[in-house]
Amino acid sequence: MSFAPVKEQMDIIREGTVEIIPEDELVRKIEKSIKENKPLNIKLGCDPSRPDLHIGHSVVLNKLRQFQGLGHNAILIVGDYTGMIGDPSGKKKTRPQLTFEETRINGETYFKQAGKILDLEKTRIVYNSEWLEKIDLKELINIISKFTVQRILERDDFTNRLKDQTEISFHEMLYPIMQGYDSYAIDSDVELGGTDQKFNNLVGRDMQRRFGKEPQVVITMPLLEGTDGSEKMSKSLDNAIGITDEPKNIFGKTMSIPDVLIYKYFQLATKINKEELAKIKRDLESGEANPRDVKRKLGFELVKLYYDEDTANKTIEEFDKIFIKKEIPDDIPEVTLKEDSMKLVDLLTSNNLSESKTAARKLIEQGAVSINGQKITDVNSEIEIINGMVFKVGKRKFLKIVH
RNA sequence: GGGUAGGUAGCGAAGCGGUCAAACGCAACAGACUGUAAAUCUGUCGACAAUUGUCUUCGGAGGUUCGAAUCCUUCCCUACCCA
Repeated sequence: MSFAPVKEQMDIIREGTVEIIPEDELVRKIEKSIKENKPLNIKLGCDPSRPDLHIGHSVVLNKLRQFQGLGHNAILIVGDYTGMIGDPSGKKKTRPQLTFEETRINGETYFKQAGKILDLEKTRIVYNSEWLEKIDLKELINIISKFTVQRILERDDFTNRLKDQTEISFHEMLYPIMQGYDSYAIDSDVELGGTDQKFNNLVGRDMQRRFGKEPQVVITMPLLEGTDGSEKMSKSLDNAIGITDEPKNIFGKTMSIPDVLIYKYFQLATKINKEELAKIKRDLESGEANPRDVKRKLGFELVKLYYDEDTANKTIEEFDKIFIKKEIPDDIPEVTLKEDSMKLVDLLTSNNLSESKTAARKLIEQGAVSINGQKITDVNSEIEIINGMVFKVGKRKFLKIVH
């Protein structure tokens, strides 16, 4: 196997990163790898407590994929052991502790999804219980003795929490250490992560050094804002575009991101090449292009990435049909009704077009309900059921009746 | 171990005996508009019934009262301070 020249590799690696710590060390590692014809170990830790991947996760996975493309070893570490203890970092709520089986199942789900981005054939997957569960107390003392409390408390989360006087559980301090130990255990050369992982990953670097190994380089990637445009993308904030979402949702959600995020999404979440990326930037900045059209292309690229080009084209067509031409889409749910007539309110609630009768009433009052394009505003309407009639509620809900 | 402040709808946060299904903000939903499921504006936002009605909600369980999210008792939980 032969590697691309250093400069070429570095150009690819640098794209979109926030920091490479330290960059010259990475250059040296790559030089060495070329000289010895030996790939680098690229580590990425994944959290098995949340197996549903979204576009935000894809940022780091895309980078890992680029490393794979350059011929290096991708190593995914599933934090099953850490997951079993239950990661309390984050906010106030302690996360539910996972059982060993759960972490395994989630791990599987994770890979299946990550496989849409990575070349799994060439990805080494390891569980950190493999080495962490073998550590006994004596060994643990040895490990933590290499670190000082001050060093661990440097982490922003901890500093802030000390300042705010929010509690810090003892084992939370162990987290960076365990993660760092992973780097040591697999001889990581480079560790990827979001900017929020910077501290942890730097501990990995320390860990290796303290145990006499060559320290890893830490590469941080930006965190992608969710569809709301302000918070970091996350499933629990309901602002995430999941990579297993249906095509129409991937596209639709993409169309709902604020215009200012368009470029960032292109840069971090798609695979388009540098030239095109530069063009998009120019178009957006000069005002040449209508942001809507650029966003439309973004949605197209994302659907294409996680499905295929055909699906992407169809998705766009459907979207136009519904939202621009305001027509009825091709593929809508159908339901068979036996009744000859029904109260509109009941019909909507019993077919999931509204959550309750009260809600159905409100929708009707607000003019959100139409049958075959005819707006219905009478709350007490009794509807005669006719085969093939199409109900529309709000902008997105459709239902076809079979009688 | 001692002390203090709290637990209110999806979240954040008011209310502190009746006019409270509970202000306000965010999210969500709908409508108008548009460049789109952007932005902006307007409306809705416990359930059931229906033109002023009923029922279930303010950490849990009891109690006081004609009447409680609001007062009392007790229990559970959370945060902070002192040790």
